[in-house]
Amino acid sequence: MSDVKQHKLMSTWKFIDKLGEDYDKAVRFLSTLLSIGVDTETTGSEPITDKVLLISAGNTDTQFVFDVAKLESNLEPLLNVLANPQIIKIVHNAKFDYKFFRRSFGIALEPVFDTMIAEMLLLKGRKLQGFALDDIADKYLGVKMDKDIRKSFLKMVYGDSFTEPQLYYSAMDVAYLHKLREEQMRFIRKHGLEKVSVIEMATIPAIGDMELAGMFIDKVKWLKAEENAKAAKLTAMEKLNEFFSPIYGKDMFGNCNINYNSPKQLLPAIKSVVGKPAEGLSSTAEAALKEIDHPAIKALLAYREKEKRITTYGSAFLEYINPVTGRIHSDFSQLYTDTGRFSSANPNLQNIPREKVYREAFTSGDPDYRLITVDYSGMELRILADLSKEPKWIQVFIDKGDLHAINGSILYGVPIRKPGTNGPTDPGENYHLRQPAKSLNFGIGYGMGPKKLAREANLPFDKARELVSAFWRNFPSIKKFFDAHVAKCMNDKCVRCPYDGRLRWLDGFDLDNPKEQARVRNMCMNFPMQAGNATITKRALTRIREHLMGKDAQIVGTVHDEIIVRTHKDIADEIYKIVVDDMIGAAKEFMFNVPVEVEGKIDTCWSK
DNA sequence: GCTTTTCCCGGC
DNA sequence: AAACGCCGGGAAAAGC
Repeated sequence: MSDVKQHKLMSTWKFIDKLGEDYDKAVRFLSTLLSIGVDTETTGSEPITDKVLLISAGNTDTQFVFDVAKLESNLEPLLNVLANPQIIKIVHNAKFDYKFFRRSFGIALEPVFDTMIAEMLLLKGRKLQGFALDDIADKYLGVKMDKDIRKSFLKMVYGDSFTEPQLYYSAMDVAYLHKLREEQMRFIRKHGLEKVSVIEMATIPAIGDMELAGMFIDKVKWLKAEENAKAAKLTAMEKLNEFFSPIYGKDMFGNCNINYNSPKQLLPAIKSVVGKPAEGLSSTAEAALKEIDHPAIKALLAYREKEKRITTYGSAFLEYINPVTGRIHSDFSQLYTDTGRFSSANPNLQNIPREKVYREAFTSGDPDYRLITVDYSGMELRILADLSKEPKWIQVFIDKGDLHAINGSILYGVPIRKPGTNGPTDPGENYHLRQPAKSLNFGIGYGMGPKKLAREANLPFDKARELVSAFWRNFPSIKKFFDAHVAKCMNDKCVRCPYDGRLRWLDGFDLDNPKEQARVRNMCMNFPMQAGNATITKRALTRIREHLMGKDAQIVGTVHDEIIVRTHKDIADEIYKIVVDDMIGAAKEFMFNVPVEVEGKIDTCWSK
């Protein structure tokens, strides 16, 4: 037993590498704790291929470091304690350890309190990095931790023996977790983040399971899409050459001397090819180019689309397939964004093209299995109706009406009806007015002004201005809600979602700058809808995971307001009902004024 | 030569 | 491109 003076605390730690009295005592001690600090040292960061070398567990006073290879088949007593749902596991970056415990030992490390997630929650809007354990140990406890030692494990293989410093620092990795949690909880309470904190912590195991499950991708279908994109790109390029080669010449391979991927080269080139209509062009972005009606521009936009398909969604994407599972395991971050939405990376599964061929390439991977895709319909607008209690909107949702058409008829003062509503010969009425109303409904929630609406809906500026003012006039509850909400945000220097208190700090903005002030105002208006939707989806994921336990079904993906579950075909109907009920149930935890609806499908592939 | 930033575009 | 919110990624350009 090594005694170490640590910041006025007497802390003892012990290395356990064999069966016997010490091991028994350690397990017995841990089993008496209400919360256990837990950490693992692993051979790398991949839970599917890397191995756990050490498990550290303990509290402020006492820590144990278990040698996994030495204990091997005798880990069960320890794992039983760690899997005990009555004991909270305090972990820094718990998703990482959760996945290793799940994959290597078959246990679910839950419930967890994650000191990294807690810190991110507290600092949303203030910073995006600096959440490592040594950062916060220094910040809250003034403890300097030596993190270089962690790298030394990466060179190791399973079964190697450890140095004294390696073991000591592994023990220290769990010694501060209880104190950190206490300190963070003081601030969580101070800022009213108790509720959202519980939601975030409970979501962690669901995300861990989801990442481990992964998504199967049909390589043949995917590559077929790439081949088509390559052919279309060539066609677009030939068309581009017709316009640009006469001016810029060709290289020895017959390609134009212009790099069509280079905005810097393109901007002046477009001006000389297109002439007058492109005179004031200041960017080659799609939004700017769309204003110009010219065959060269059409060819360029087609080229760009195909280039994107090939570079981002082409064969390189398949390199993410894990050789062991044959599936793609994206990294989902539940708290990187300022609004609480998930981000997804390596690869990003949240921006796969909507085009059918791309979604259809994601399959269940087995003829006996299905993918269930369910999404909330019109969720952000429902949240706005719920929060503002706007009676006209609420009535539309209760009646299952068409919000865009009905709002359109209110704003324009004329009826709007879809052709064919009253029988096959019904020509409809003013149906073209639905689109601008839809743009306005969506845009208003993040501060769209008349200028943008005019562009978006192809309206004269005066008409757009009229529409915007008609919106505020006709839906006064929404105006009242936003006005009060924005005023409070500006006063508090933070924005919150009323559902769970989720917070985004707004300090650090120059509010004397009108542009920046407008941006902050828009962020305030948009936040409750985005954050509310994110929270509801997280609750849905947590509920679904619980109800799928022990069944042949797993969550495999989520895209903001959408959840994808893989399951055996024989129980697909049953699982579908669980997913739908949990999604609606999750929304009902927060929304009391507006009914919620979901749309879903059971298919062999990811579908919309 | 390597890394960071900018521009652009895919999603909700 | 923007007086429209939130992301991640690829290629080019810029910076070191």
